[in-house]
Formats: sequence, C-alpha cells, structure tokens
Amino acid sequence: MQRCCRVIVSQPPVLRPHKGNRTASRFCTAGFELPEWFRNPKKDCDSFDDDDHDEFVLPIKSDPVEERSRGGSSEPLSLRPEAASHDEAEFEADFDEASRILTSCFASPEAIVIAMDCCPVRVSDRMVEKILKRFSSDWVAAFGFFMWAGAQEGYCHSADSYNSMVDILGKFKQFDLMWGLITQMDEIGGLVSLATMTKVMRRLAGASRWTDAIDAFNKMDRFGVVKDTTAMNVLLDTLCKERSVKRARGAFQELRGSVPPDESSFNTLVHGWCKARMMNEARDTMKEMEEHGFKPSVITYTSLIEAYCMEKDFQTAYAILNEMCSKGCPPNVITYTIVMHALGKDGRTQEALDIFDKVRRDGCAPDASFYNSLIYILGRAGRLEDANSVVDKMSSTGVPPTVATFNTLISAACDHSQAENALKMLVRMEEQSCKPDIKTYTPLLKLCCKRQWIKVLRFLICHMFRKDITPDFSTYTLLVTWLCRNGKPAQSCLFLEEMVLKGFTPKKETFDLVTEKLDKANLHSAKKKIQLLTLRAAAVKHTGSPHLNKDGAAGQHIDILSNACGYEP
DNA sequence: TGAAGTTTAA
Repeated sequence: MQRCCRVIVSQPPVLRPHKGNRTASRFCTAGFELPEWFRNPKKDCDSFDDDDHDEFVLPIKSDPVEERSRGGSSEPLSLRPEAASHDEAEFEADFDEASRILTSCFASPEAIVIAMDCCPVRVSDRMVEKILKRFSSDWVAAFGFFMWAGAQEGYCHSADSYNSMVDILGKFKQFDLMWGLITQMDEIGGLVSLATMTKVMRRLAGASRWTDAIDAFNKMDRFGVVKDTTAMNVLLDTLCKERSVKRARGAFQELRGSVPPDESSFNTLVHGWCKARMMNEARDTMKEMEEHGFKPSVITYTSLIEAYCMEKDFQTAYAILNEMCSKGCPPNVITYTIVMHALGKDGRTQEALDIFDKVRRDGCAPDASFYNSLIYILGRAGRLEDANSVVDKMSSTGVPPTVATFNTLISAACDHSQAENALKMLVRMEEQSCKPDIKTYTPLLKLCCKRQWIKVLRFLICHMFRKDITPDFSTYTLLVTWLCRNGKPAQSCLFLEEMVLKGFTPKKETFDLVTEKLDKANLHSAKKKIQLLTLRAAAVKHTGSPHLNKDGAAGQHIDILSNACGYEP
C-alpha cells in the first residue's frame, strides 16, 4: 500500500534501515541523508554530529536557535509556545499525530484515508485548516486527510476548508478532482462562492488554461455565483496576471454588454497592457476609460510609470510624475516606491535616495513597503549598516518591520557573505515574533549550498519545518542546482527525489545538470536512478500523480526504481 | 495575493 524510495547515491550503497519509523522505509548512504526531520519535522534534530566535512560552525554559543536545535541546552526543545490549555495541548498532539501519518509516503489519498482510520485524531475546522496549510505542497496528503475528515461523524467541512482544498488541487493541476469537489460543494448547497470560483479561475489560468478559466466564469451562475462586475474584474485580473492580456481584452469586449465595467475593470486592463509593455494599447484603454466617464486615477498613472521604469525609461517616468501633479492627481507612496526601487535596482542609488528625500519633503508618509524598498536599495549598494539603521527608523516612526523587512536584510547579508549576521536576523525575527516565510530561507539555503555547509543547511531545513514551512518548487530547484554545482551531487539527488515524490515536476535542465555531475563524479548507480526518476517525473506530468496507482505508468517506474537499487520496497 | 509598490531567482 505504501512504499517509499530513496536514491542511492554512492558506491557501494549502504542500506541503513530507518530507526523508529514504522511507515517510511528509508535508505541512505555514507555521508549524507535527508535528515529525519525532513520527513518527520516534529522529531528532534539528532543528526548534527554526522561526520560531514563542514567548514562552517554556527558562530554564537549562546544562540538560542542553535542551542535548541542541538537539543543540548537546559531549555527544552519546544516546537511551539506553551500550550495554553488542556484542549490546546490535545489539539497540538492530534496535529502532530496526523502530521506524522501524513508525512509517510502514501500511494494515494485513499491509502491515507485507510491509515487515518486507525488514528484517534479529533477533527475540527481548525484542524483541517491547519493540516491543509501544513500540507499545501503535498496534495495527496492534503486530499487524503480532507476526504478522511469529511467522512467523520458529526463533522462537515466548512466552505473555507473546501476552498483551501480546491486551491491545493488546482495548484497541482488536479483539475478533475477539483471540479469533483466543486460539484460536491454545489450539491451540499450554497457552498460555492466567488471566492471559490476565483481560486478556480486563477489556478486554471496559472496552468495556461485560459479558455477553461473563461469557461469557468461563464458557467459560474450554475453554481449560484453572480456574474457581476466584481466577478468580471476577477476574470480580467486573472487573465492579465497570467500572461494573457489579449484574452482579457477579448473577454471584456464580450462581457461589457451584459456586465457594466467600473474603474477597476479599466485599471486592470491598463495594468495588463503595461505588464506586457504594450504601451499603445495601455494608452488606448485609458482613452476608452475616459469615454466611459472614468478619469484616470493615481492607480492608472502608477501602472504607466511602472512600465516605463521597467524599461529604464526614467525620463518618461519623471514626465508622467509631473503630468500627475499638474492634473491634480498627485503620486502617492506606491508611485514613489516604484520609481525609487527601479532607480536603485538600476544602480542609480543617489537618485533613488533623492526620491526618499522628496517623499519626506512632500509630507507623504512612508509605509513598510517603502522602507523595505529603501533597505533593499541600501543593501544592494553594500551599505548594510545604513540598511540596518532603517529598521530603527521604522520602529521609531511607528511603522513596524514586516517579514519582508527581515527577508530583505537577510538577503542583503547573504549577498555580502555575512552569514552570521543573516542567521542573527533569523533569531531577531523569533524574538520579535515575526513569522518567517519561505523567502526568509531561500538566500540562506543558497549560501549554504554554495559554501557546502551541509550542517547549516540541515539546521535551516529543520528550522523551516518547525515553522510549518515546506520547500516549494523553486526552493527545491535551488537546492538541487546549487548543491550540484558546488560539488555535492549526491546530496542534490536526495532533494531531487524528494521533489518528485512531492509531486513537483523538475525542469529538464535540472535533470540534465544532475546527470552530468553524477557522470563526472562516477556515481553510476545514482545516475541510473536519476534517469528512472526522469521517467517518473514524466509519468507524474502525465497522470498528475507522483504516487503509485493501480494502472498508471508511475507505478511501473517505481518498481523499476526499487528493483534497480536492490532493496525491497 | 490579486485594480498599482517591497524581499528569492534561473
């Protein structure tokens, strides 16, 4: 029913059964294995004392994060703040238990339903929401749990839970299952809303199924969702954001007779043209907007300015700024952020800082994004001290730093090889109860891969999991490619396999790179596995499932994959 | 996430 394959990455393969986990068999090789907490994050990190060659030592003895991760301090390893009550403790225990089961490799959502049936987890809306969030990058786990929960007595999924599930299935292009769920929501009655259809349209368009997205809009009244201006604007925005402004225009022309456009409809289209750098069309849409009695607003002009900034045509951008002032439509903090940021990115640091002064002179209140952009510019110019002092300035002016503030500082520190400062920032985030996201970790992970700091890499992945953050497609790609480029092809393989197991389809270049490096390192059996993994990835793309299925091609490849390495599934 | 702006990144 369940099985799990590991890539064997060295010669000869050393088969080491996984200690203490009944559900996931795991095999590894000398030197490196994906740590236990990679699969089962709630377990302690116990693998820091591996004998990796690792030049980097975490710098500060008193670093609370490090101490905790080693599990060696007097402070107990706490995965979360003290449970507030008995109920809370029970909830957390249930969550851990469900996570433990779902972290194993399962053949299908149905297999998860069977496994979950033996587990005394109490279902609630909150539990479902939390599990779906935690497993939002593993649709089989998420959907298996969702189905199991929905079958529990006395529990019915909320509209929000359905919407989250719809979104996850859409993200992994499981459109048949997604529509099945919509039908179910409709049959229960009244659960399909514009929020649901928004997710459907965005996921379809995101998968380049623009026509399907338009069809979804057209048939949404069948589910009781009104095709009004708001709904039309969602469709237009979706098509524009997903690289099809021309289809947006087409849909707009078709719908405008029955659905009255508003200012947003036009601004969405103008922004779409600007994003596509089709400035004539953008200006035409602005004219049309005026014909409909809507005056171009600060949003409209800002879209234009952004497009010219992207083209590095600062001359025109400045001209529009002046035009705005003369038309009585002054730029706001967003407009200035765009201009300042583009200047900074283009290396015109002083000009960018002049904008900062202008904003202060104009009495336009900077917000967090504006400050974050300033931090980015200073960091990029190597002025890390100044960048750090902006944070103090923010706090003193009542604009608290955000995740992006810290992420930007971490990224700047990493870019300037200040790993210690970057890691300290991670601690500071914790102190300030600022929840990291995936972007917090990417620069750090990249730096570790570049420097071959395998232990720190593990530490970070452990840290991520404690925060309920799982690698996404680009993080996996980053790990695989950077480890590979920096003399760690074997380790890179493990992440590549993990990636495929999670249902991501790596790019061909990623496979090619890994194969080439394995070849050079004479890791023949690993290369063979990667080639089989390529087939598996192709099967995933074809069947949409990374997991075994009764008749699908993926299943066969797994068998080959297992047999080829000489261990039992 | 979603009518405009900030952090990663090939």
